[in-house]
Amino acid sequence: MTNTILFSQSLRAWMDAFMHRSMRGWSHFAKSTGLSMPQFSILMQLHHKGSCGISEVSERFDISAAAASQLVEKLVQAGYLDRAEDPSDRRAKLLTLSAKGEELVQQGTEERYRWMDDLTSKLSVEEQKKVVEALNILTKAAQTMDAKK
Amino acid sequence: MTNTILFSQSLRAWMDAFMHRSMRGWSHFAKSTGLSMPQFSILMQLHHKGSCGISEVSERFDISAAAASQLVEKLVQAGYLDRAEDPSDRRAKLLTLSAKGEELVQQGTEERYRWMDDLTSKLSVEEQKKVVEALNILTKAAQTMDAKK
DNA sequence: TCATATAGTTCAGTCCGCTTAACTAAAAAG
DNA sequence: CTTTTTAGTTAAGCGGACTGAACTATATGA
Repeated sequence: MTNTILFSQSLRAWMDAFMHRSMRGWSHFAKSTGLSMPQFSILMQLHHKGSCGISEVSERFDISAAAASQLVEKLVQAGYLDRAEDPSDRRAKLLTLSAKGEELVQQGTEERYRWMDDLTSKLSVEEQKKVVEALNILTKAAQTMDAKK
Repeated sequence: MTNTILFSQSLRAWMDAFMHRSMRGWSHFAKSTGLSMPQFSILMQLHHKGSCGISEVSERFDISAAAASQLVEKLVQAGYLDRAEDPSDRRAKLLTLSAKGEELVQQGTEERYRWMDDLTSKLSVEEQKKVVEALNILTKAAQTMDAKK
């Protein structure tokens, strides 16, 4: 078996284990806040990719502009999002996470990743070192791929 | 900064990058099959955890037994699930993925993890070795945690 | 300047997931 | 053997996400 195939297998095995835990924590948290998954997803997107307009939300989630507008409206009403006029194009809106929105995303991240702290405690210092090195390699490679796209 | 904190940060940075990609691929694939996310999630659960009854689905997803029954009904109608009587308890049903269901899950997994193959190609052989070792450490630790729970 | 394209909103209507409540059937408990 | 608990189904109804269509307002281009 070649190294590359071995690599792929290890990566997938880990992803499977991770996905399971993370997904459950994620939807559970969204539910506990009273937000729907689509609503929560929009907050996450905004957190990761920064401000954008309605049309970009519509593209990112592959929904109509009408749907995006309606979802955003609810998030604005709930105080998680600020919707301002884009100074460079008065038709467009600039959506940004409010402080309340940022806090929510932060909280959700904590919730979702809490089990990783438990996992950390199961590893020896030496194991942790190896893992850190490897994850940094992966993260960097992922970023390179994103940039090139 | 202690090693443990460093570890946690690396893990989270990687998870963030990973979650983004994986989630999008996942919901995109579910949509393309005509299945809703809840429906697709049930197939995934069944694939990972094996056969179970309605009540277990209801517990796993934190929904009422009625909701579980209705979702399962649709999946049975669509041919993704087999619903048989449990021989050891004639009240209960045994839900199992059909061949069609297995194939779908397989396909979805491929779809979701395709980008990882691209990622693989960005790494040197030496880097891949390091990553494999680290991921195996993590996967094993995660399994240990699952077992103890 | 007039025509067309783009950003977003609003509305009516559909579909889906979910819940509660009422029900059937089988198992467990007394 | 009767009572109670458990597994699942069905039906009515609510609420949210989504779409297409009609509309306003701004930008772009001939």
